Amino acid sequence: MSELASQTYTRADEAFDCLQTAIVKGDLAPGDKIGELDLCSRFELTRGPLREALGRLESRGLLVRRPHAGVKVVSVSASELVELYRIREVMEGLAARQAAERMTDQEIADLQATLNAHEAMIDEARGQAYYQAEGDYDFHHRIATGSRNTKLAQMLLGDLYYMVRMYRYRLSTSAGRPHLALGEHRRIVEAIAQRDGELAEFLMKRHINAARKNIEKKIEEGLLTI
Amino acid sequence: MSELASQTYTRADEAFDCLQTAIVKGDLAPGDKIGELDLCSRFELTRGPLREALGRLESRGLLVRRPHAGVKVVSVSASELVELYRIREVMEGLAARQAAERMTDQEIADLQATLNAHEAMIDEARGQAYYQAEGDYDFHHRIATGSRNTKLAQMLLGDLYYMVRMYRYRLSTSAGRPHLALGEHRRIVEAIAQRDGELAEFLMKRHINAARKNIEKKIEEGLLTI
DNA sequence: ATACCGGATATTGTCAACAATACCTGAGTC
DNA sequence: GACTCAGGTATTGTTGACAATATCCGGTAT
Repeated sequence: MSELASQTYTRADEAFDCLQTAIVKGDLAPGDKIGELDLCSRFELTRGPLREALGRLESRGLLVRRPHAGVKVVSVSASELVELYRIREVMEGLAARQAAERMTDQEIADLQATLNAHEAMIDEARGQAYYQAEGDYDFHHRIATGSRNTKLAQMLLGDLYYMVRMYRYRLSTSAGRPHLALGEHRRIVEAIAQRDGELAEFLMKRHINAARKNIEKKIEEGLLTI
Repeated sequence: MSELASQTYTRADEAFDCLQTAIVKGDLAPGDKIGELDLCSRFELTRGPLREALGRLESRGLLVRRPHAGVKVVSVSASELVELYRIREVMEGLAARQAAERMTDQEIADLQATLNAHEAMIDEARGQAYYQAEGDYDFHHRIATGSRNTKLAQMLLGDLYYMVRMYRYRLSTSAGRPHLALGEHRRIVEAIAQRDGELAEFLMKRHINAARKNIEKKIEEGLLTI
C-alpha cells in the first residue's frame, strides 16, 4: 500500500528526461528541425518511446511539432522570459501564502537550514554559481511542495521551472544578485515561520518582481536580445 | 509563410481529443484501470497513436500511469477543486490585468457583444444551462487569449480549464449564480475597456473568489463529498 | 530571369508481431 | 484458517517493417 514511486523506469521516461535536459541545457538548438532518427541514434533509443516522449514535451510547450514536417525546439525570446516571470510572481505568491498556512514545523526548520547553507556558500565567495544554479531552485522548490496544492506544485515544478531554466541557459542570463536574493529569501521564510500567509505572499511577489525588473534592465541595456 | 494551423489531423491528435473529452465528460470513470486494448476498440484506434495520446494526457495530469500496471483516470476530490480555484484566482487575475493593457479595441468590442448575447440568453430564462456551460467558458477564454501572454494562455486553456470542467462534471456542481456572474463579468469588461488593469485584476480575483466560496459552501452543506 | 508545377526522396505516421513484467490464482505451510 | 510463495496469464512496453505525406529539386512556361 505504500505510495512509493514505482522503481520501473521505462524507455519513454528515459527519453523524456534525456530530451528535457538536452533542451533545457541548450544542447538542442532552438528553431532547429531535428529528425527523429537523429534523436534515436543520439540517445540510443528506438522511435516508439521517442515519439511518446516527444508528445509529452510538446504538451509541455518545450517543442513544437508539425505533422510530417518534424519537430523543432521552441524559439525563445527575452520578452517571453519576462512574461514567464509575471506568471511566476502570482503563482509563487500563492504558493508562499499556502506554504505559510500548511508547512509543518519540521519543513520550515529544514527550509531555514537550507538558507543557512546557502549563506555559508555565498560567504565563501566561491558559491555564487552554486547559489544561482541550485540554491535558488531548491528554495522555490520547497515552497512549491510546501503549499500542499498538488496542481500548483505540478505546474510550477513540472512546467514553469523547466521553462525558466531553459530561458536562462539560452539567454545566458542569471539574476546576478545573490546577496540581495538571500536577504529576500530570509524574510519570506520568517513570514512563513510566523504563519503570516499574507506577508509571505507579498514578499514573494516582490522578490520575483525584483528579479523580473533586473532582467528587464538587462534587456534595455541591450545585453539580452530577441 | 502564414502561421495558419496545420490542417493535417493525425491519429494521435484524434486519440488525444477523444480521450480528453471522454475524461472531462466523465465517460471514463475515475480510479478505473482501463486497458489499452479496451480504449483501442472503443475509439477505433491502434495502440501506437493511443500510447502517444496517453503520454500527453498523463503529462497534463488527467490520468496516471504505472508501468506495466495500466492507466487510470485521476481520482478527484472536492478539496482539489477548491485548490484549482485558488490557482485560477491568481492566474486569471493576471490575465485580466494584461488583457486590459493589451487587448485591441476590436477584441474588447467583441467581448462586450458576447456579454450582451449572454444577457439575452439569461433573460429568456432558458439559457441558464447555456450560460453555465458555454458562456462562462467563452468569457474566460477570450480574456486568457487577450492577455497576449502565450504561456499564461497555454496553461489556462490547455490545462486548468479542462481540469475545472472535469471536476464540474464529476462532482456535478456548477456555479449556479448566472445573474450575479454576469454582473461581475460586466464590471470586469468595463475595467478592461477603461484600460484599468489594476481594477480588472481586482475584480477578476473577486469574481473567482466568489465562485470558490460558493463551492466551499456546498461542500459544507454536504452537497459535495470526498 | 523568374515563377509555377510535378515528381523523387527522405522523413514522419501507422501498424502488427515480439518481449518483458505486474497481477491473479492456486497450492503449500505455519 | 490465514499467510506465503510460485507459476501462469494477460496486459503493457518495445521493436521493426509498411504506408502516407511534406519538402526539395529540376523542368517548363511566361
